[in-house]
Amino acid sequence: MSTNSEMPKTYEPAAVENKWYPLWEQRGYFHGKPDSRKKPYSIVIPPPNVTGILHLGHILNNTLQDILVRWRKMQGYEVSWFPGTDHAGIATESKVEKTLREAGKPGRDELGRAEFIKKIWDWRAEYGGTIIRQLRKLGTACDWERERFTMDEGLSTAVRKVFVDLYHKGYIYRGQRMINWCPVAKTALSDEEVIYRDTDGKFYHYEYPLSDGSGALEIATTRPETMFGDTAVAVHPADERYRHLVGKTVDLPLTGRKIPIIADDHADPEKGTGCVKITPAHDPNDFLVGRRHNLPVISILNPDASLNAECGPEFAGMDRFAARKKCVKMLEELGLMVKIEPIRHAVGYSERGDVPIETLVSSQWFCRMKQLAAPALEAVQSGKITFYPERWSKTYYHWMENIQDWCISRQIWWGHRIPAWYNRDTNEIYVGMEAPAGEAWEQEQDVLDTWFSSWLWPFSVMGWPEKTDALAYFYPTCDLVTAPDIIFFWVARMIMAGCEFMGDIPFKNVYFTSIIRDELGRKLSKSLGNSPDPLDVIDTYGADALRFSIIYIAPIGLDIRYSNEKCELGRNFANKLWNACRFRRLQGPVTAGFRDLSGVDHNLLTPDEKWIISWINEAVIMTNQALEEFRFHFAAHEIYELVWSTFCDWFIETSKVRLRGSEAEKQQVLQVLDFVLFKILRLLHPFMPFITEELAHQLDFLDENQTIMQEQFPRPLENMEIPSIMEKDHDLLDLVEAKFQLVRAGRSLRADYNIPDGKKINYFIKAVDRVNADFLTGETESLKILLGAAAIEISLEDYDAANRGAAPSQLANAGTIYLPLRRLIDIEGELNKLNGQKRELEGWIRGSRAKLANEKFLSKAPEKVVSAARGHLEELQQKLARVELLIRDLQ
RNA sequence: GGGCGAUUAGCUCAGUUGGCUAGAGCACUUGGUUUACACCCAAGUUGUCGGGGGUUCGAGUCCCUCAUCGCCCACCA
Repeated sequence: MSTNSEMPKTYEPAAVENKWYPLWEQRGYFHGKPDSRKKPYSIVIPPPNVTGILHLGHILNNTLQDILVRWRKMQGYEVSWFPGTDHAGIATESKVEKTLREAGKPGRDELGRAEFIKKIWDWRAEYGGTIIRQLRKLGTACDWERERFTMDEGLSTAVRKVFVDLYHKGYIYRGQRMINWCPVAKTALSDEEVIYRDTDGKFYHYEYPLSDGSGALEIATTRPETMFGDTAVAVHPADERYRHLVGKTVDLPLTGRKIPIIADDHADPEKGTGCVKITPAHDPNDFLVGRRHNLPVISILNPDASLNAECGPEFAGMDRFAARKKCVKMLEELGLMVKIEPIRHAVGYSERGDVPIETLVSSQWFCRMKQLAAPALEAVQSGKITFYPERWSKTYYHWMENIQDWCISRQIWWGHRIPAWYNRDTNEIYVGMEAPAGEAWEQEQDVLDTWFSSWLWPFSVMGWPEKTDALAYFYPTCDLVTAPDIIFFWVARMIMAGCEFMGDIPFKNVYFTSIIRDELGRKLSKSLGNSPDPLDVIDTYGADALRFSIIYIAPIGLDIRYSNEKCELGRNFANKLWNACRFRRLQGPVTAGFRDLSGVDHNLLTPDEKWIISWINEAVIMTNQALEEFRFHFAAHEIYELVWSTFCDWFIETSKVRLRGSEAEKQQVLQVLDFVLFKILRLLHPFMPFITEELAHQLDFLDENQTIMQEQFPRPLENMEIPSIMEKDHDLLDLVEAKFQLVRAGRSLRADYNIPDGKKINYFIKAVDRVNADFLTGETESLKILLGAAAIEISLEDYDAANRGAAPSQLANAGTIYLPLRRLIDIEGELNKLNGQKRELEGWIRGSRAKLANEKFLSKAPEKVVSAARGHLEELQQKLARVELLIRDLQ
């Protein structure tokens, strides 16, 4: 793929990204198939809503999965990442309804069930692929041949089978229960779909007159309009104030009904007046009270939460909030209102409808969860499944230990229709995979909760209930990457379903991602306009830049504060890498040693070369380890530092000496550059797939028919591979580090004296000992290029200030570096600097001595720490002596 | 009411079993047309590690407590 044309100075992502993705896909690199010689690695994507468009949450989530997938693939696993979309019942139905309405076309009610569902399928055919296409822009290595949709035939079969099995096991039942009702979608919701928001409301205190005229009971409520459903007033059995009234009745205002005063523990004598109105049809507690006392259940609401005929002609059909105002007004007019207090309380909202939900009694289908939860709870407790970060397991335990029956029926049309049939003649219920024979049977109108198909995803995507090869090979999956807000909706339920239907957990690790917020810490939302379109970001900065930036800035287990500008980090990094490779290409063609350094006699490696190879090796170890532990952020920092600082700032700069040296020197350093660069590109590939593929080809590491995706991910060097490196020659590597430190000191001197970088200058270095002196002498050329020096004198002798004139200096571990100047130096400034250093050193020495004089420290601290402290003190004392010498020279 | 998390440089955040003088990016200052890169290079500036107490030879790190902010769960009328 390499061209003869020169690489541009600036990396241009768009062309590169558009070139590679189709090639990868066409060549089948993303496809995994059962292969007994390899270990399987599988992930299922959290299926995005088919109506969805890509947002930053998807970017983070799918980048993380892509990193894992590409990393494992390069490690030699047989990998499949199962992609797909979710039919998202309520969301999709309302989206299509809205689209039709806006187009002025007939909507749901006009079309009728069959036609409306057909419209949704049409819509899905046209727009449902949007998010999937967008994911490709990000570079995700999804196994597209295995893409599924939760309403596909196979997945629908799985849903029906699960429903039927659970029904016959007695887990699924139909019954009248208090449920959550969304007045917008006009359907039941599960408890998890209700969002509680603190809302400002009013607390109304008013009176119900006793029927015998002997007074009144004061009750309090935030929802006066529910009084039409009141069927009792409760007081506590032990409440002396009201004991004599139990059994009597009150006149329920606005209705003409008389309702009994009952004694029930539910009434709390401490709260308010101790009297509580009982509305069994619209309050979960009251429902229970009603059951205990056999109270009538009067439902007062229509499906859209307007009041119904039970409330009398004046209120029938009225909106619940208008009715509330009217009730209050009428109670006031009757003189029954005692007081109205402002109150801030939690109100349940419907996630989709964005309106307060109603609780009401309704016939719905439920799934008993207690038994299903037991093995799923155990799976996490025992460590068969691990959560990252671990603390989410607490949330999981708490929910699982208190799990409630799951309301699974929905009064919408888009979804898996419940496989139950009612016999018009006999009222029998039949539950089965197919409709029973005969005319009398009519199928249940309701569909299932969307999550009733999602919870089967890890095995339904693999073909279950068929016994497929994919299922045998890829189940259970390895890792799951998802946001913590669906831990109950999805994660917990998948674990339950896996244990129940597969007899095995669905995945081994769950990584919970951060939640992305804007710079101000606000949630991203369309209405706030603070939700950047990832495709715009990709256009501006490139997919690799977006991927890398978001991983780089993502704190572990915390929310991410994102802004587009932060993508500059990734863009700049990509450009840095690009230019490092560009530099390499300008030096000549690829060498033979790029995979294994085979063209080099390892014994001839220079200290710098050993140093960079050792750092690469360190980064390889750290990256692999970090990815094992899902510490993506750490891995990204590690590689960034390696590339930018270690490789570019130091190694490339120092390599220039040898690139301009003899042919043998040049060839050797080119081999090392190739070896290091090819490792860097592979190390970085899972994070930045496009640019690494492009560069591997630009540098001719790979030919046209090869891909970096199929290259081996770097492994730590083994002893035999490069013996001279693995001697663990720490002394040598320390000398190299000390050389670089000395360079920094020298540059600092130059800056202090405002000498332009281009001006060649001379340095004098007094080495601390012979080892350093000899080493530095061997490195003179390297020092010259790094310091921009014309000449460097390295000596074991003191600088001859008397004859050569005072010179500013800096201490480093390897020695003291002097910058002799032909002009006068700022003696006073130098003395100030040195005296400051002297005081500082003296302070540390005092502290260090005190520590070493502490017997407890000597006896209790580990030997390693004590000897380190001794060494440190020695070092400080040496430095102090050197500083004192410098001061004397200046005086 | 219960649980979880956060509080470290102007900003965003690292800091894994306690152990050399607490780090990075951005921002800022100064200098730079060194044939890879100005999306760059070099040199700098910036900290009572939220407050208080405790354990320890040693605490940003462990324990207690308080404060502030955020999230989740909970039937309170």
